[in-house]
Amino acid sequence: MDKKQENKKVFLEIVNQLRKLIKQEGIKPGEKIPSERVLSERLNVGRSSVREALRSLELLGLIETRHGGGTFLSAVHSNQLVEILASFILQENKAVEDVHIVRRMHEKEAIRVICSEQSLRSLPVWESLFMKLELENEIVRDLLLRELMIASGNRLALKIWLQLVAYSATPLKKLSTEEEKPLLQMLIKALQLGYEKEATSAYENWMHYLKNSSS
Amino acid sequence: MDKKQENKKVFLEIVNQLRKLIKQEGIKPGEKIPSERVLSERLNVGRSSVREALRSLELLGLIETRHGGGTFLSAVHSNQLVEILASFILQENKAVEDVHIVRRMHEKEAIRVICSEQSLRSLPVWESLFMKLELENEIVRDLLLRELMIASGNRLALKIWLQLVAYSATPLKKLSTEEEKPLLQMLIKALQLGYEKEATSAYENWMHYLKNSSS
DNA sequence: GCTCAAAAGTGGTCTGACCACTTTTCATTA
DNA sequence: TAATGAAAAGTGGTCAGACCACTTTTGAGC
Repeated sequence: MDKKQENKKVFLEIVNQLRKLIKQEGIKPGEKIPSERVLSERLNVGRSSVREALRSLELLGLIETRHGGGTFLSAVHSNQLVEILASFILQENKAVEDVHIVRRMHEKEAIRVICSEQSLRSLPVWESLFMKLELENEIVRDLLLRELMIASGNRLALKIWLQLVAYSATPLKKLSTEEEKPLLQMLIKALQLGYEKEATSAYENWMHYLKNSSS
Repeated sequence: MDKKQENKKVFLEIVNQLRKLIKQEGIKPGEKIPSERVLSERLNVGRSSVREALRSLELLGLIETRHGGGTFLSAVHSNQLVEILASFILQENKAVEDVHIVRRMHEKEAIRVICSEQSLRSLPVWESLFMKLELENEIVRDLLLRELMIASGNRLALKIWLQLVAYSATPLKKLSTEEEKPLLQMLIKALQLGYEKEATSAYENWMHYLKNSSS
């Protein structure tokens, strides 16, 4: 009666059956799993259903398929992935503060990377932002952070950061004040000169200012 | 000729086509996407292929399907995160290096956080690890990193980190050597004393050693 | 024993069919 | 006219069969 609950998604049931079967047979990572036709017969389902389940597992990186060769348990990844993804989705309670922290961590690290590399420090975008800040009193704020993340050159970090931004409550939408401007200019200048310590310090001051001014 | 590279996984191509189509049509989360038969026709592929792609997306939580009703973009905003991670995991050959970099960034930040907080520095786990390292020559390596991430107290960072670990190539599976031990002890000691600079420095030396010793 | 072409095995894709369920349509009825 | 509800259309769920492309195994001929 209590197990009728999860009877909905059939192709998920096949995934479970598959996992069970793999455990029973003692199939180790890197080894071959039964062919689609065999699975279809053993599980009493159509081959297309088996394939739907297999493709899902493949997208998760749990199995590898070789055209004409067979299907193999992936050697690298463990199936912890699924649990992590799931728990990620189900959570979102007190995460707001954590998101901010991780976001700032990424931003600070980007600053460090840029400072440590001549070619990144001398990108024209910094001078451009500096100018824009001085002439028009535009909202350079978000733009600068974005450029920082892009310039640091790590695409994974950038993607994670973009997600964090999407999650952030971003209560910092006001126009730049006269007080904020010098903080930003200091950050950019330190960045261009490669003064890591000063840059990160300026960044922290900036963040501290934003935090206090929004309250 | 250069675009033949990614011609391998066709059902992944369908996933991309789908994403493109969703963007073109401006389909928002919660809204309905074209039926399987329509997609099959518009993308010039069989319905079963469309289904394989859809089931993958469903397993990732990106879409929801209602029997007889249709297929809908998932309304939960957190699913974008899943998409990013998933799409990243799949293609992107040179992603391995990025994963390592981001992973180390998280670890270094954890060290900084711990150093800056008395209560975290004095956790008994550090002394315990230090002892374990001296007596048994156990593989404290992964354990230490794990404890670092846990102790730093950011659950989001921890989950991201776990994710990264799962996808790290982790070629560092050898037993701890006599050379590695002092590096680790130095890190732990600096950590306990709150010497941030020394701790991060020890961490970087350690990572440098691991990198070189595995080749 | 070796070589290599044929056969068998396997994943990749498409088509058509049927079922179960939901949504829409629209003629009947109150 | 408005409400009802059964029929029709639309849609996902599943299966079976047929090819194709590719890999692995087999075994006949050398």
